[in-house]
Amino acid sequence: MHAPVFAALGHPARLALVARLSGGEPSSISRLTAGSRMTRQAVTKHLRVLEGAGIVRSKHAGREKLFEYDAAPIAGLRDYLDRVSAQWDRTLARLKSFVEE
Amino acid sequence: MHAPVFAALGHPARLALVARLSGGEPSSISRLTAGSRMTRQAVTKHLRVLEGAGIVRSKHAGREKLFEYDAAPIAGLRDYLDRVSAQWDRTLARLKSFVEE
DNA sequence: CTAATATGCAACCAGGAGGTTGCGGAAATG
DNA sequence: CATTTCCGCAACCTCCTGGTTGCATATTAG
Repeated sequence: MHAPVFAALGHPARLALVARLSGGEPSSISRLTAGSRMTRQAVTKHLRVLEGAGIVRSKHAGREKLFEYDAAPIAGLRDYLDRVSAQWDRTLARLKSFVEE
Repeated sequence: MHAPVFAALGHPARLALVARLSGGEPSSISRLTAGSRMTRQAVTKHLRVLEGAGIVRSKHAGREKLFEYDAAPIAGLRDYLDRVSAQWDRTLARLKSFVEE
């Protein structure tokens, strides 16, 4: 269920894009390309991957395409990782009590 | 920094392996293969990816190779996602106060 | 209108991901 | 010792990823 979102975050360039968009206003493609060592097309492809995972939405504004952050998928990831950690804590407790028997 | 860990979780088969290993005892490759619709070699490859990301450790026990969960990388991911969410919350608050001015 | 800017689309490419099969070796079983 | 079980290595295949380049289109600026 969550694998596509994880995969979308599994690239440093996309992680950097998420960091920028989650900490600022919606931004256009060329603005996101400036300061990156990639081509505009490469940035576009990464943004499409992020949009496919729902992490980012896009809207048109004149000749620009603005991308903005959507917090929901990453919130879902946090919940999932919390559940994994909680399950692991229970596993540890169970193994410990088993050793102590 | 965290991108390789995200990438390692970006495949349903590996997510399922993590779920199994975080909720039970260390398990061997053939045990993890049973109940999966994959070949043993495919499972081995996925386990290697997880081990490369540090999510899983392996130790030999006779002719078996046991894999066990390591909680540290996923805990690091949780912290990272918490920071992203907190940054987003601050961004929202800042935009809201800007609109209200 | 012309020029500059922002984007999209398509082709192309190298390399890696995911998966299978076949074979060989080490360890437990009988 | 013979057999089964568990595993590693290597070759091979297909498809996707990440990236570039070139060209076409829409929008804004002068």
